[in-house]
Amino acid sequence: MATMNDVAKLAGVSVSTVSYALTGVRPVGEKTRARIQAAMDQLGYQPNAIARSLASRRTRIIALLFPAIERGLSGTALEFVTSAAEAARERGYHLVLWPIGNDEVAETRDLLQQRLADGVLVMEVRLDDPRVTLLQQSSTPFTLIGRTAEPAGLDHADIDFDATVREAIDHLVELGHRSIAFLSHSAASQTAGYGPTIRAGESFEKHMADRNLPVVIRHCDDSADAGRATVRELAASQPDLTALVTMNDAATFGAMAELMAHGQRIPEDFSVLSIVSSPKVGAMSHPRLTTMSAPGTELGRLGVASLIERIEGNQTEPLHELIPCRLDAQATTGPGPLADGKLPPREGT
Amino acid sequence: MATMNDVAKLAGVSVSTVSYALTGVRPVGEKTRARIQAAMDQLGYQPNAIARSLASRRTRIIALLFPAIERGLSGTALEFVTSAAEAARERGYHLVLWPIGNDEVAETRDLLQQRLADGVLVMEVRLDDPRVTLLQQSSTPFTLIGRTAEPAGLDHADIDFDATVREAIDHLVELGHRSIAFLSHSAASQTAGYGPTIRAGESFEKHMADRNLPVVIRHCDDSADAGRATVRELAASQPDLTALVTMNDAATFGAMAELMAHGQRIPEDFSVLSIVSSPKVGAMSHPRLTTMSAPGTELGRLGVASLIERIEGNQTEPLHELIPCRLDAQATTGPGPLADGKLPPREGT
DNA sequence: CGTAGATGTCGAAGCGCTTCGACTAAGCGT
DNA sequence: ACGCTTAGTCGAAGCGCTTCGACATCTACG
Repeated sequence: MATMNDVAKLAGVSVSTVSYALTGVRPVGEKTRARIQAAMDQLGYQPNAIARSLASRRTRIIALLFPAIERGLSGTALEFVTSAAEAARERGYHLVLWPIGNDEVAETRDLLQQRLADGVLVMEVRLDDPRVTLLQQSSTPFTLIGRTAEPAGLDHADIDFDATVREAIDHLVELGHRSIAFLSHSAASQTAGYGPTIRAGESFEKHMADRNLPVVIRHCDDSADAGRATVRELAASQPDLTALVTMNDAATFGAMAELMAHGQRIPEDFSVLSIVSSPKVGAMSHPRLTTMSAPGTELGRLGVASLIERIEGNQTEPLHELIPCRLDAQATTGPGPLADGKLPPREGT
Repeated sequence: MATMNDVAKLAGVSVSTVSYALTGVRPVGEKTRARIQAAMDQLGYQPNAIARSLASRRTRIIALLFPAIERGLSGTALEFVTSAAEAARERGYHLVLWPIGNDEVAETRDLLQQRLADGVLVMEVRLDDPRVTLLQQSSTPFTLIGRTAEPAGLDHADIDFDATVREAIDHLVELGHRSIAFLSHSAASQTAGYGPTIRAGESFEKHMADRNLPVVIRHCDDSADAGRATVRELAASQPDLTALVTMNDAATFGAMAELMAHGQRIPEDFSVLSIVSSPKVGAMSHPRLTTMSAPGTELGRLGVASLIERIEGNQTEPLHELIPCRLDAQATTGPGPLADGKLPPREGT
């Protein structure tokens, strides 16, 4: 394997000049640069990443801290990881995976101290997350995907649950729906302080109340059967319901099946809108689900970009980015009862 | 940040002794070791990963080569990546992600030459994969997840499509089914040389023929609508069909919906068995899908374990591991027409 | 009792790069 | 014509570790 020394000899210059030609830290004469380039081409030279890291005290590696995920986010999570890795690569960085639980603080600290990573991307951030405290004490730059309860001073990018829920409600209200329930993640996720569950729930409550509409929220385990059970319960307790906002893909499938089993036609009689989902999942149902898709790719790219800026010291303002889910209106949302000539839609077209 | 020098001074020994205490390469006296340990604890010392790598010429980093995945494997792929990262961490290795297309050979070569990774795990291997050729020429150890057309000399772990398909057929045949179709991935994946499509297709053909049963195979895009269309076509062309083996989650959901729309009760009239899937996906349907789940976790662990063995030089035999999918019999497979008192099941209970 | 082989420790030489200080040769304003 | 900045280059000193050779002790065995 060719080293910088080999290149230097072949080009008839010193190693430091080769280094400057490579990094651009100091100017290099045009002819010299050409000879160096030729030597590198001839030898097929690639700089040794490790040696470079040791000497420069910059590894160009960022770590992704992700608790092994049980929640059904899988599709989005993979998208996120992939896009983060791509964004890193575009900037000459590498992404390493650290599959460590939220509470394995000691392990995380040890890993940080090995100085393998210049910075850390934190996934699945809880409202109160011990890893964040650790990182604040360390000198390692970090960016949160998600956010703690008090994220003011911290770089973070998260789903804009509030805007997403508002848009979901708007979409249904414009279609004439007034009696809308929210089918969320499990009650356990709520008590565990899982950000999405809590933030989306609060937003749903607020935006429905703002419109003087009744607030109906159900927590539900992530399975089709749990979704069915919840719909059965709702059919009994909320007979005038005409639409469902869901944030739980597995339950959504069950819920739709159960609605149809109750003789509801979708979307003629009943609308379903799944948020923090994806068109891919939407395509798995029939009628094709109207979804609001999680911005996994955007979050990945943004988080990496911001983290690298911070590492390289070009960033002063903390990153506070909230990205709403994108609406992909398909076949499970349609005009509600008020649109059937009874009343005009409250807003819009 | 404490260095090994600090530890050595505090413990009153030389750095080399500290190094030996840490690596165990040479024996260290009991009392000395205790003093070193105490010094490390007191300083909160963690060895610098980069310096260690440079000196030892071993980075303890393995790279995961994965083409950005379009196919619907997402759930399994994430499982795979996670388990690979965990297995690596358990052995003191790090996993870095290299999101590079199958054909980006130059990029892959450059990355390899940077010597960041001691070894490479290759995902989404095609029957004829240029990356494999590249790796064979390089000196970097590698393990395939999947396999090429001629994988004899290469370390690889893959799904045992043959055993999986055979078990799927057995399961249905034992239940009394005789007319079984196979719903596979797209025709495009077949012509592109996508291993799973081709191997599963060949196995289905063989095992059905072995049982003197008709071979019905349909390729289908990965969406519910495509699945529905295929079922409509089958209803016309293969009216006596009583069971479906599927390898395409999105299409499976559509297929089931269409079957029910045709008045087929599942599993009373018609059985569906989804292979290379997962119980999690199975739980999204009602009735709950009988699945054969892809061994993502096992493949990840196995691939990493074998790769590390090879890196460390403890492995002589090439890894040739084929793991079948696990059957999780749920509610979409039931007795076929022959079990209705007409004929006894061909085998088993 | 002599000595071959462990055992235990140290100092020094790198690993392949970056970066600092120093130096020379131009180019510039005044 | 004078210093002064800038461009361009070099040599050497590390970055924080591992590993090699050397050496001093200690044990065991014929």
